[in-house]
Amino acid sequence: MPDARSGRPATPAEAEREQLRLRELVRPGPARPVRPARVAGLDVAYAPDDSVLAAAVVVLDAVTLEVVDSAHALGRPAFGYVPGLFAFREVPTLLDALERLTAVPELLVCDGHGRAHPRRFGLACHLGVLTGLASIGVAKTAFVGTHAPPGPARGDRSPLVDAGETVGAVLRTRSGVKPVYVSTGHRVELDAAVDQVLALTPRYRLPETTRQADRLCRSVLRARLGG
DNA sequence: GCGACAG
DNA sequence: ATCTTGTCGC
Repeated sequence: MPDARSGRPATPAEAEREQLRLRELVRPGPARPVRPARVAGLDVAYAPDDSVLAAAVVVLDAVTLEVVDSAHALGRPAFGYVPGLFAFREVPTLLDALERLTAVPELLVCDGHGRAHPRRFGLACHLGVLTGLASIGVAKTAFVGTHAPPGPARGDRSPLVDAGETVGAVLRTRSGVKPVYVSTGHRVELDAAVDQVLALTPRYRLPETTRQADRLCRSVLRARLGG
């Protein structure tokens, strides 16, 4: 049974049930896309022995892409690594970091999938529902679904299809470079998510938000471990 | 049955 | 995710 105090699942079966419960709370995005003023990137770094993890959130001005705020938190992996239940590992610590922000973002850009998940409830959906904020997932590798290779130019995309439904977009953010996997989390439509990712990748393959968060959680972990 | 499997 | 050097190319 779930830990009464934390409400966190203790077994894969419980975690799956929790996903089925929470996924009912996912909401679609507005028909007319809202341009966020501040966009946050989230990422986590693990100690080699998996004993601790550092979560970071970096908020950027959506127009200038300059860092306007950031926060981090240290914690313990809250669950073992199980494909499909990955979010349960880092969500608690990511929420700790989010609570420490001063500047609240309108959109969360998560490092992993959203709807492109076996039960349509990946990390991005999970964080979106728990915070109430709009969210999208940008993953570096595929998890579920099939797709044709997108064209070679930046902006080229092809639908990611799983069990007959489009669950995301395989997007080329840099010409001639391996594409990223974009999927919706909470309160955002896929086309809007793709537009956001393109706006966040003027120079590199991964969104500036993800890059900044990655840099921060790594340095926090390094400082914690000593070195 | 076997292999694959976000981070 | 993490363990890791050099190397090719803009």
